[in-house]
Amino acid sequence: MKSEPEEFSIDDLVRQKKTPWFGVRNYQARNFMMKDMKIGDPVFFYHSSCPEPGIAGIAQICSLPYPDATQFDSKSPYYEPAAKKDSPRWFNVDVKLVRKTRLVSLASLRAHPELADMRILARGNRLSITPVEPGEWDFITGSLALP
DNA sequence: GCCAACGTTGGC
DNA sequence: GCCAACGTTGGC
Repeated sequence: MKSEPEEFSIDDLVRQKKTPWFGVRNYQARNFMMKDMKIGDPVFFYHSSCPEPGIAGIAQICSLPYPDATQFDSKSPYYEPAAKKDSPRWFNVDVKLVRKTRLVSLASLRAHPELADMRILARGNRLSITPVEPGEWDFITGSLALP
């Protein structure tokens, strides 16, 4: 799951322990949260659009999907005028900290042929949430010796 | 700041 | 339903 650290970083999650993953405004990413994520699933917390993009920590899904509150907030950058309380458009899950890790940079992810098929590394990928295959997870947490 | 890639919008 | 125009993402 990607986040811009200037908006919400792994250190913010260390302080808060838990956060709603608000602000997802892409249907594919939303559907990953609504259909594929299960409570207890582990996720990589990825820093994007920053000087050192890469995996910065590990978190865990800790709620079912529920309506994203920011879509109803006219002062929020994530405000969605078309969304109504009785027919929300955007949903989020809650995520809790497992641990902060050393930074596994985007460059180092790309350097490993074992990770060549990772969805997040695909050309032109802009999805803020992408699936990680079990083998990719094991390789990153094991061979890259996180943390 | 640039630009490739992709998603969304809206006229027809 | 098509598709051009536009907006956004995100690495560099």
